[in-house]
Amino acid sequence: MTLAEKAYVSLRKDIVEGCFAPESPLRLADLSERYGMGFSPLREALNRLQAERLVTAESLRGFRVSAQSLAEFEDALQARLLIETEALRQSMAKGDDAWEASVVAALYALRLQTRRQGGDVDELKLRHHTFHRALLAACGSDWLLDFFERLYAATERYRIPALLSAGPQKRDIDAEHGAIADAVLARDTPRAEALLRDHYLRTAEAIRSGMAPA
Amino acid sequence: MTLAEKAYVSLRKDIVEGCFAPESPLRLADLSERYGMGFSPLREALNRLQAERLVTAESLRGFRVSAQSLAEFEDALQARLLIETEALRQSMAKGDDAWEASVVAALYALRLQTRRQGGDVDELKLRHHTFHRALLAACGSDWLLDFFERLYAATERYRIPALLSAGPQKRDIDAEHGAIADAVLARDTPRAEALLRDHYLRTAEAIRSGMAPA
DNA sequence: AATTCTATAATTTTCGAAGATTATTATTGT
DNA sequence: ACAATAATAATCTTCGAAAATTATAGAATT
Repeated sequence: MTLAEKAYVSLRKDIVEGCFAPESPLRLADLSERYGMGFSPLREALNRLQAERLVTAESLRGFRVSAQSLAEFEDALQARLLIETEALRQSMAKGDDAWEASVVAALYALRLQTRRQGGDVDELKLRHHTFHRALLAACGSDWLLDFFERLYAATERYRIPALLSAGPQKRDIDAEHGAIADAVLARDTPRAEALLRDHYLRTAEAIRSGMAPA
Repeated sequence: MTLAEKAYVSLRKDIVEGCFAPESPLRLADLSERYGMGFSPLREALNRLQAERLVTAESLRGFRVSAQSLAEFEDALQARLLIETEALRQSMAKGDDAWEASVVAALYALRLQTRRQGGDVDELKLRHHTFHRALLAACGSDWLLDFFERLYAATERYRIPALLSAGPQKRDIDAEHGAIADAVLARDTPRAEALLRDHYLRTAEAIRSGMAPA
């Protein structure tokens, strides 16, 4: 793996996880020290992230972490619902036994981690992402999966602060995931879509309530 | 405008227009001579284009123009229909007078160019793009517009070869655009969607028939 | 003749410095 | 004191060379 690739992975992770505040400048000298590499690989990574809308660039003024706002989040949420319901529909229409098995496996692994007290939160986020991608993986469309990844990263930035300041968890998220998986495996498309939709709308509600109206 | 931005614009244009064959390697020494700049700005542009899926990169083996295939095209087409019908619906629901005026203006400018004998084909492509974007511009979703731009570029690569080898034009494309604009301005959502859909499906048919099944 | 090994060449990737631009501070004048 | 200007510093951008890797060609071996 080249330095530019490492820079991309590290920067992306740190931005999505909120290590840098939104709109804060990403100065090359700082990044160079933080990640232990020269300017070139960092600039390449920043350019990739710019195309993904995680950072913004202004000519001769460098890069910044993209801004966050409630409007931006609502936009990403709506786009997610559009993309994911369609991808889920197609995935359920086309998925084979191996796909079903991967959904079961992802759900199982996710549950193990949610129930593990004091478990690694990074691992939990990874397994959550894996489960949601597994649901859509058989849709057969590279473009839809690409958009899913973009939107997942964009909304993850909002989800994480909400998770950390999570008050009394009124939701049984394991149960929600389980219900979605059940409907998916039963090939009950309308129910699966409705459950997935509810799942996201509830998360959105939690994020809205925990977010200052910017 | 920085050199890296110029490199991005030039490279993107040349790739979309097919100046480089699909899968052909994009060697830095060649590009450096072609565009008259050093490696750094070129690599930055290539990284951005990689994130847009117009080029692919392999560690330590450089960049290539993305491959083309019928399957890829069909995938992009389906994604386009999903994104654009939704964006059109919202645009028609939210668009104000200024938006309507911009649609009329874009259609007018497009017609002028299609009727101009021996006109600049670059200008025609630009106005075509402008018209289709104008239709969606009022949708209010940055994400949907972003996806539209991605998919437009991805499918443009297929459309251009088909246009050049255009046989007897059985279609009256001006009329198709006009009909779409009429339905849009009349706020007849179902009709507008159907017409836009037909418009793309006809273009797709033309491309399929002009393309070796890869 | 085919295969492995070696030497060479071509290419990508990275660094460090120079050039160019923007931001900040100091200075001057009113 | 305030505004405008100049000097300074900080930062981004670009280049050219060095380092690292991959591809190619030729020689040696089986």
